[in-house]
Amino acid sequence: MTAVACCSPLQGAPLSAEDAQTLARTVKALADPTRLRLVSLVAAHGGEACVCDLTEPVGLSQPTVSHHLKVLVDAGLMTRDKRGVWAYYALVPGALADLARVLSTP
Amino acid sequence: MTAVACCSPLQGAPLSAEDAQTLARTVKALADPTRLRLVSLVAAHGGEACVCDLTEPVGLSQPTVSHHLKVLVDAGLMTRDKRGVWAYYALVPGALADLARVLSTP
DNA sequence: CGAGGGGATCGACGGATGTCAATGTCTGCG
DNA sequence: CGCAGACATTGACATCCGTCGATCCCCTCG
Repeated sequence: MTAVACCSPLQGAPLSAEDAQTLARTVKALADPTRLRLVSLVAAHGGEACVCDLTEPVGLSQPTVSHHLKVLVDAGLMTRDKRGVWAYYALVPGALADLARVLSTP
Repeated sequence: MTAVACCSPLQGAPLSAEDAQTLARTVKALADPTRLRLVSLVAAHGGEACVCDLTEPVGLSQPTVSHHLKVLVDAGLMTRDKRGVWAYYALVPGALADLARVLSTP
């Protein structure tokens, strides 16, 4: 639901239990090979793709793909835009970069 | 066991099923609030800590902490160095940065 | 050598998770 | 209106995962 926890250095001060849980929820959304492929496919598809574009490349059923996309949307990593019959999924612009910055603060 | 898959852009070309599985194994190691706290605690402890330093802050049993640390070591994110009676865990220098770079290639 | 302590491993259990088939919902078209 | 297609939701099932108590290993010190 919420975007990436954009204020936790991870290195530096120890994470509180709450911050750890929040950050883990985002990381968990990416901790699945299918969801990583979906992110990669959407990015390579011009930043936007509908479910019908993704079902065949990942080789899973349509409900399963739909479920994974929902997980990514709930984690704040993707957006869903329903236009007509199709639902277009797109990456949230800074989300992955924010997460990356939280993981490795130099 | 192996370090972070340091050659997958994630954005750009679509991930293969094998690359996705490899990357997911690393991300999965961080997809737990306890393990995120352990990484954070070790980093804040001067980059090195023994199990006895970590058990009390996370509030879990010693076997559980030991299990989580093993997961992090197996993922290539930490190293284990047994000196005398104590086992010192430390972050692998570039591991988190490598992972962050894979997640958000500009 | 025997005792003590730090840590790893084992076995078990409950909850979370990925997957699919079946079904429901909504949109556009004839 | 009625049908077909694109997605979402539900229910069920198998599996994985985090956690703990009990136990085992190994090092150090009397």
